[in-house]
Amino acid sequence: MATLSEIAARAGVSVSVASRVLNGDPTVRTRPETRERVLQAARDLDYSANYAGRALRLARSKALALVVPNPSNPLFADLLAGASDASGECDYTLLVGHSQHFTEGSDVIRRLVREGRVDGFVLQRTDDLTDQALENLVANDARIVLVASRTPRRRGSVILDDVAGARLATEHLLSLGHRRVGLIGGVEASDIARRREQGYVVALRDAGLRRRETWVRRLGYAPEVAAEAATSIMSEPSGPTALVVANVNGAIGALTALRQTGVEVPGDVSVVAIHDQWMAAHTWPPLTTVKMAFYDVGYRAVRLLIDQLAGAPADDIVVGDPPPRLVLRASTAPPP
Amino acid sequence: MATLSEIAARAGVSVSVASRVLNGDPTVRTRPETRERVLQAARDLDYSANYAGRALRLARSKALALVVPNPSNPLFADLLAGASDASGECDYTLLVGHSQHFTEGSDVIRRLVREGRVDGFVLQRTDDLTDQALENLVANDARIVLVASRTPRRRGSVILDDVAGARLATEHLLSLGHRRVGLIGGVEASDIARRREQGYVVALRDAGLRRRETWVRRLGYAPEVAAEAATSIMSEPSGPTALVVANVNGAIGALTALRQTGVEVPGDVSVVAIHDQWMAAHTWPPLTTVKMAFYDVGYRAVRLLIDQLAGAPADDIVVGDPPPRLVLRASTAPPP
DNA sequence: TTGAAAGCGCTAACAG
DNA sequence: CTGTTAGCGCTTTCAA
Repeated sequence: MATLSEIAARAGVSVSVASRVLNGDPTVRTRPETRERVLQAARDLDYSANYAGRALRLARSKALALVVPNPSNPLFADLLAGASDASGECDYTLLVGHSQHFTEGSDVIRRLVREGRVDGFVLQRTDDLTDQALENLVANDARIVLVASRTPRRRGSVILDDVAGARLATEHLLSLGHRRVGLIGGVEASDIARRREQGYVVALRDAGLRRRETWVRRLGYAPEVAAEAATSIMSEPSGPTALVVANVNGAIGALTALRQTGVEVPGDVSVVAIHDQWMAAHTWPPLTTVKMAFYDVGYRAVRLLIDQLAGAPADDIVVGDPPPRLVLRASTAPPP
Repeated sequence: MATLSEIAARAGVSVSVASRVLNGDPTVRTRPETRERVLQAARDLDYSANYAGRALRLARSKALALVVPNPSNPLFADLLAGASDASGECDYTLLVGHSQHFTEGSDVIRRLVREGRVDGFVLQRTDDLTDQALENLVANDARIVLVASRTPRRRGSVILDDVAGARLATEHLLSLGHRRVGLIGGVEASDIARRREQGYVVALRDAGLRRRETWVRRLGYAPEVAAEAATSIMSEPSGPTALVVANVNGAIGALTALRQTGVEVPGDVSVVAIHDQWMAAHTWPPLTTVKMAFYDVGYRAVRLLIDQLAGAPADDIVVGDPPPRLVLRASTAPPP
């Protein structure tokens, strides 16, 4: 691995000139031929700047971490792609982290930043990461942007227009003629879950309807949990004819539970989910969803983080463009 | 962020003593009280060793990259967990990389190692990464271990017992009474796909049967592609009564295609897939699979890589323990 | 237009 | 048992 001084020697210049040329330092004025000699030497020796040397000198690593509860969730494919593209454009390296158990996870995170391996984080909170734990992280000098989650003390976040998404899902059901629409939502503690419920409520209200507590469950997004919620709602004496499920993975679980309990979809009950992923086309029936622009969340979160590293103030963004889009498949139909 | 010299000053010792105590250098012999003073100072100042300084000095980063075609594939959850556990145990940081387009991807990889950001890679080849491209990577000083893929010039790999897995899947079908068993396999260029086909052939042979080319497709693991293969096989004049699908994601696609063409599973045809993932329990019918120990692949790959970094010779491992295990769900039944 | 030199934080060889 | 010191590769101020 060639070093800078080898390049300099080969080009017959000092290391400082070599450094400035290779970094495209705009304030430097070198003779074109000197410049060319340096460039040529770098090419000849296939030079890459040593990362540790640079990081040590500059006291920043030019690396960012994207930390999500479970990177193998297909939903994150888009988020990752967006974050990755943005990082690349800004010449940052993106590391993907994971934190099954967040209490332990946060320590890994803390280390990552304290040791200087990364300059900042894009983090998706899990519902069990308390505001306090988050504050501790931030207090620890961590530059951080939250995605698909927020904290009361706003300090950088990018979320989707969950209200619009849930509203669109609900309106779709309403337009099909449903009047008894239930909600399988996220946990109450979640800001995002509350926003989705709000969209649901707004759509109902605009149709002259009201939320009915017996048709609402707030247990979370895990497939098994949503499955339980679906079974429970449908066993109500007079249950809904349609269900908004606040997350596509939950909806997949719900579909299975409904079938197992002999409830036909969409014959007996229609189901629409928020968020889209490839599996939704392979459930039975294929699942109608509201696709949200997760790519853009990843992209903008990284840009925001980099801006903040450069001194910009923390900002809280709601990505409303492109807007949520209905992906019509076969799990919704007019009421029986 | 406290530095080593701050710790040393606070403890009233030199940096070298502080360094050695903090690193648990076994050759150092310090007075217990000196030692304790250093430890206390580190606690007081909440010290973490700066990563760049250490990496520069030691010329290694103590970081590893796990690079897979698409980290959001649920199949990789186990692989990641295993790799992550092994890294943690050895005090390495694990970075997850991704490479949608490998030709570009390999450049990212090259940079990662050339810049010294990571000491080595655990890499899953995509089928379109040529042996030559791989050699280039390795030639570039990259310490690398392949997972779920290999290269003719063996230089470190960990794979599953694909032969046993495919054999188990096929035998399950055979034991149900099927005599006409087809295969939806991977692409021919893939070593792993060949091994799975071999398991299939061995099981057939042991039952006195022979592979029949009209019942075999070798198009790859993508859901759409396997879907096409399924439709095509079942439209053969006298088609099989059972199908081994060499990958669970492909099987999910196949199930959808079969249903769309009016083929009943398992009524008309049984389906068993290799590998397991949560979604398999949520297809219709729930998919019978052969679960393979992907966790162990991740775990052993990282250990192997770390051993190699320490000078051990490259090794090629087949993980046969725990053995493949049949997960019986509802997509298989006796032939019609 | 170019070069010399300091120093980022750390480890380890060597000296006391 | 502990301290001094060189130097990893890089950027940048300052001087020429």
